[in-house]
Amino acid sequence: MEIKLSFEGKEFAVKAGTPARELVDLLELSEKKPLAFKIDEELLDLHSPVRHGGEVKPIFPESPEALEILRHTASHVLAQAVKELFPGVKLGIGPATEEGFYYDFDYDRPFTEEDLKAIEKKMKEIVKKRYPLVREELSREEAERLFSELGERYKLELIREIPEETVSIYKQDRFVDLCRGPHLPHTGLVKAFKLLSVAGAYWRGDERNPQLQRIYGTAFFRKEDLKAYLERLEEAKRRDHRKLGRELELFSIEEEIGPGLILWLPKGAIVRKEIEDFWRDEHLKRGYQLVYTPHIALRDLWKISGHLDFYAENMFAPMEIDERAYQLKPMNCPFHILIYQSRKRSYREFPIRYCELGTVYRYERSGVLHGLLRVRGFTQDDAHIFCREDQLEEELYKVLDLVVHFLSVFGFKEYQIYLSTRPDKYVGSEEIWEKAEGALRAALEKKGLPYEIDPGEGVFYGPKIDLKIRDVLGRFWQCSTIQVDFNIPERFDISYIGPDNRPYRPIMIHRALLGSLERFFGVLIEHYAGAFPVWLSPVQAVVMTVADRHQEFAEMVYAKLAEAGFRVERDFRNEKLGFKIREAQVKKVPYMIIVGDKELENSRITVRTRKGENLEFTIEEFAERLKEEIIQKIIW
RNA sequence: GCCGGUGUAGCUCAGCAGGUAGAGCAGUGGAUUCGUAAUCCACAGGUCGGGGGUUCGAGUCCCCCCGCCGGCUCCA
Repeated sequence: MEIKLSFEGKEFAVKAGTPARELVDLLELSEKKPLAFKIDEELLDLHSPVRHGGEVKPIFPESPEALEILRHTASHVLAQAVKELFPGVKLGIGPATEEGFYYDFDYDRPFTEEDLKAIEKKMKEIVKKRYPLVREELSREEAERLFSELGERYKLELIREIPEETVSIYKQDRFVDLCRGPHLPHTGLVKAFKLLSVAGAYWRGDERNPQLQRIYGTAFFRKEDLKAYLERLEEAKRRDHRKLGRELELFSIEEEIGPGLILWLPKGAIVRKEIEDFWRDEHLKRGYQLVYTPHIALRDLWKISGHLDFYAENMFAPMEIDERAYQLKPMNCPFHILIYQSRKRSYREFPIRYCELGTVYRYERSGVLHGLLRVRGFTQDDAHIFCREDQLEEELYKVLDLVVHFLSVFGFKEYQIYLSTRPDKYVGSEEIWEKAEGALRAALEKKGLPYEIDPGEGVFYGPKIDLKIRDVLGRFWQCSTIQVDFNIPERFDISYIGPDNRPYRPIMIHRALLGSLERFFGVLIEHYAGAFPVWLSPVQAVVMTVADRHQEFAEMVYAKLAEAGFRVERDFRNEKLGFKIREAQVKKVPYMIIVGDKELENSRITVRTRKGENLEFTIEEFAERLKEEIIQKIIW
C-alpha cells in the first residue's frame, strides 16, 4: 500500500511500513539531522514505520517536541544504568515529564544519594557509547515471553492491558524495554542531563499497589539549557515562601500548635489586611453582600448538606458539647444557605450574592501539608450566588470578569483554565449538568478565555472551572475555582417566589477567587520574591539618619509620613548608614529615606529605592508619589 | 497515610571512630557619630525534637513517637 506524504509543497509516496529514517534522505534532510518526524500531529521517530500519510514536519533538537523525545530516551538510559548496577531490579514505567523524566524501579533496598551518583556515572558511559536505539514489533505472545523471561512483572502487567495485537519494544545495547516511543536515534545525544532525586511512588499511582522507587532527572540538548534549568531551581529555592516567610517575619507554623495551622505574624497580617480591604471593596462595589458565619455547627447541618456523605474523610472529628455533636466547618456553603433561608426570598432580589472571608478546617493527610500552600485551617475568599437559571451565564461571566481583574492587579496575567465535567459519583440530573456545563463554557468563551476540558473531574455537586495562575518563574498554582451547585439547594429545599407567586428552586454558584488567603499569600510571596509592591509592603518606607544630629529632622519626616497614613519605620540607631541600608534591603523595604547634613540643609529628602536608585524629593512630593503608587497598586 | 531523607542556641550550620556542646548572624550592654548591602569589644543564650533502652558514660549506637523536607495519592 502506498502512503502519500507532503513536505514543503512537494508530494511523496512511500510504501506502508517504510522506516521513517528513510525519509531523511527522501526529503533531503541528511544535512540537518532531524531527530524524528511529525506526520499530521503524530510523532514518529526515525525507528518507526510510516503507516499514515499527511503533512510531514521534521523535528530538530530546537523543536519543542524534541525535548520530550530526548527525555524519554534519557529515561531509558537511566533504566539501563540501573539494571546494570543493580541486578534483579524490576522496571516500572519511565516517561518524560514537563520538566524532565523519571523511571520507577522495584528494588529490595532504597537507593541512596551515592547510588544516584554511581547511576549518573554509568549513564554517562552509556551515552558515550552512542548505542543506537532499535525498535522492534512483537506479537503479544512474543512480548509476554520476552518480559517473563526477563522477570519484568510490571511490564507483563502492561502488555496484558494493551489492546493491540502487536507491541513495540526498544533496545539499546543489551537493554530492552516495552515502549511506544518515540526515541532518539542513539544514546549519544543525551548529553546534558542530571539526576535530581529519588522518591516513593505507587505502581500506577494507586496506593493499594506496591510502592516503587522513582528516580527523577532532567535532560536537555545543550549544557547551557541544563545549567539554566538548575539555576531556575536555585531561584525557586531562594523564593520559597517558607524561607521568606521566616526571614521577613510574615508567618510561622509552630509545632506546639499543630501541623498545617498558620500564625500570621504582624508583617504578614498587614499584607493580608490590605488584600482583604481590597477584596471587600471590590465585592461591595459589585453587588455582593458581606456576611460572617461561625466556625462550627451541629453535626446535623453537615448531614443535611451532604458533607458527611461526600466529604467526611476531609473533616475534623466531631466534638460533643451539651450532649450534641458539633463539627468544624470544611466549607461555608451551608451557612450561606441558611442566611438565604432566614426569610422568604423573591425573584426580585436576584441575584443574591453573599461573600465571606470564611475560615474553614479540613483534615489533610500529614504527608501533603506544605507551608502556606497546603494547610489544615485556611480562609477562603468565598461567595455564594443564588440566581435563576436564565441568570446563570451572566453571573458566571461576571465572576470570571472579577477573577481576571483581581489576579491582574496582583500581577498574574497568564492562566491555565480547566472546565471539569461530570464525575462518576454525582447528584442531579444529566440534563441539568449539561446545562450548567454549557453555561460555564459560554461564560468562558464570552470572556475570551482559552480553556481545556478536564473530563470527569467535577465535584459531585456540579461542574466547575478551575483557574491556575502562572507566576514569574512559570509555575502554575491553583487558586480560583468556580462551581455550579445543584445539590445543596435541593438538600436544603431552598426556594424563591416567582412572578407567578409560585415557589422555584434557585441555582447556586460557589466561588473562590484567590482560593484561600493562605495559599494566595504563599504564591504572592514567591511571585514577588518577598518584595511586595508598595500597597502591600508591610513597611513602605524607613527613615534613617546618618548621625544622631539628624534625628530631629528625621523625626519630623517620619511624623509627616506616618500621619499621612503610610507604614513608615524609624531607624535612628547609632549605626553606619550602610548597615541600615543593608538591613532595609534585606527586609525588602521599597523606600529608604536618608536624612543627613545635605537633607537638613536644603530641607529635602534623599530616597533610595530597594532597586538601588537614588531620588530626591520634598516630603510632600514623596508623600504624593507614595499615595499614587498605593492607589494605582503599582508593581515594581 | 505510604516510601526515602532529616531534626544541635531565634536563624544558618560545625561537632572526627560514644568521654557530659561550638561558630557566624540575630539579641543585650558598651565604645564609635561614621553618607548608600554588615564598625569594634564584651555578655548572654542549648533538658542536642520527645520518650525508652544499651553503656561506667550517648548529641553521637538501638527501639518507639512527633515535626519538617522530597515525592506518591489527594486538594483551595
